[in-house]
Amino acid sequence: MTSNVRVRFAPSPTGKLHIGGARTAIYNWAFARANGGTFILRIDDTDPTRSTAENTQVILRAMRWLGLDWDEGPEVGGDFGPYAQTERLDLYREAAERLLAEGKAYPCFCTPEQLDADRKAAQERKDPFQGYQRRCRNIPADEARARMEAGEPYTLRIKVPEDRGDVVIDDAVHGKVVFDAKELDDFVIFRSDGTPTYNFATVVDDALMGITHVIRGDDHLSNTPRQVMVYEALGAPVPTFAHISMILGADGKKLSKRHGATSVEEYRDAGYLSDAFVNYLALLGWSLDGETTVIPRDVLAREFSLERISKNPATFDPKKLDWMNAEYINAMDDSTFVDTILLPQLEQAGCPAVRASHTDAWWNLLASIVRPRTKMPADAVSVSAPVFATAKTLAYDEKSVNKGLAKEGMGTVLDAARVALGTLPADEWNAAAIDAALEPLQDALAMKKRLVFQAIRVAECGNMVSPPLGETMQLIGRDDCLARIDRAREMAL
RNA sequence: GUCCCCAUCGUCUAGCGGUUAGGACAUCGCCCUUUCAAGGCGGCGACACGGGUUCGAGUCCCGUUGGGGGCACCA
Repeated sequence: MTSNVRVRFAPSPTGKLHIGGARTAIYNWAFARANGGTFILRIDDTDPTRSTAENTQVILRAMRWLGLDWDEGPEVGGDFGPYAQTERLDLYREAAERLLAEGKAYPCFCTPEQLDADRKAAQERKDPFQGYQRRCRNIPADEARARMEAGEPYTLRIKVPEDRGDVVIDDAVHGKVVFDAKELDDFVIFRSDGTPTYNFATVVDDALMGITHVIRGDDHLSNTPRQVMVYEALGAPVPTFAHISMILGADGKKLSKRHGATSVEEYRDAGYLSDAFVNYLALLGWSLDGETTVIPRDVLAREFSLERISKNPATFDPKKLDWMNAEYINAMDDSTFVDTILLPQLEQAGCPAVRASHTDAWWNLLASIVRPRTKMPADAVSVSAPVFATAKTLAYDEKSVNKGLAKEGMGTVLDAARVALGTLPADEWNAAAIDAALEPLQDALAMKKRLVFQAIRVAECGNMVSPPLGETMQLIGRDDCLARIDRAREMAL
């Protein structure tokens, strides 16, 4: 199903892809997908001093990691290219020349100093309008041409119609927003160095690319009437705008470095799942029904709608992101968890274990006890550490030993456990049988169950905290379990 | 200075004139339990303030306060 909906995400490659940008990208992508439309990626690199090719690559990589596939744009092409603004300079020039020829734009010869002085003067006389004073608006055409040809530096300014009246933006999330055109100045559309300004280039691109819905940050709302002036001068249809609120840090201020990680790649590197990250970000300012929180990307791509975007600025909550991440991890089936979390993490941690070193059943059992204890992928390594250690290499936590093992009577516990477990034949070495063998010890020794198991736990896992003992011991294997008890016996009293 | 936006639990939100103001995260308690998780159950917790409109306002209007953004030859 295709429709005429065309949306774009147009990041500036002046840095990495930020959380806010990522959410804007997600909304654009989801809106396109939900409406059978086209999602376009465009690189807005009109600021050559701050844009780099490297940043562009970082952004593309982040987009791919987020799973936001674009239908037109860098690397995939499309019928409306090129998709980088620096490659579209001729298009902007053409558009500007047309506007100039039609009298909808005019050259301005004011120097920055002149402009500055005007602004100061406006401030001093408390003029409510402090924008451009339109000094060059009425220079006769032939005089203007002569000065241009004489090589006098000039910028091109848009001519805001005198009688334009109210500019009404019918925003998809804010409703009608009204601006008085009198507050708009004749802003610069082309700099004296021959490059277009953002407000001009963006509109030319959006018009040429047939963008139907502009979904972008709130910070552009005040610029929108200016852009509408350009659409109107160009004679192009004005798209539907949807201005989404910004993402704030915990202190209510705009999210920035001092709030911690702000770029998508930092979250990827920290181990967050793409699906969970997208889900969390989508929920930051949008809701499906106010109840559902786990919304897989396919549901998002089907159900996303502009009407359910919230107007409030949202505070980024890392805790909820963590919860979401754990939620996605916990929802994995055993083998998926093994393949996408456990094995990669083990490899990264330098653990020699590979898929082939154990049976599928063994891995699945391990997954079933490790997964609910895994909030972040890296946790899988520490949680399963006792399983991958041996009686020789197992590290004993000093505190745990002191508290659970090196106490009066614990030697007796280990001796009894050693005997009970020793009677279990190798082919009956499973969690249920191990638990059953250990169960009678508390009565036989007249000790608290808690203490009995604590001693065995420390002996087997080196720590008072571990996954369930029976399963863990099954995974460790009979011989090594017995060897661990022998080794621990020396530490017990 | 001026223009614009925003305002429901600590956080994300549902609500689109009549609700015991719902859900999620966080937090606290209980249950489960050999530890830690996971899971289950429950508690705490919000309509910024002041005026209107209306039989009735979280919901509509105005103002105040508080946040945020724009007003560049940045994007």
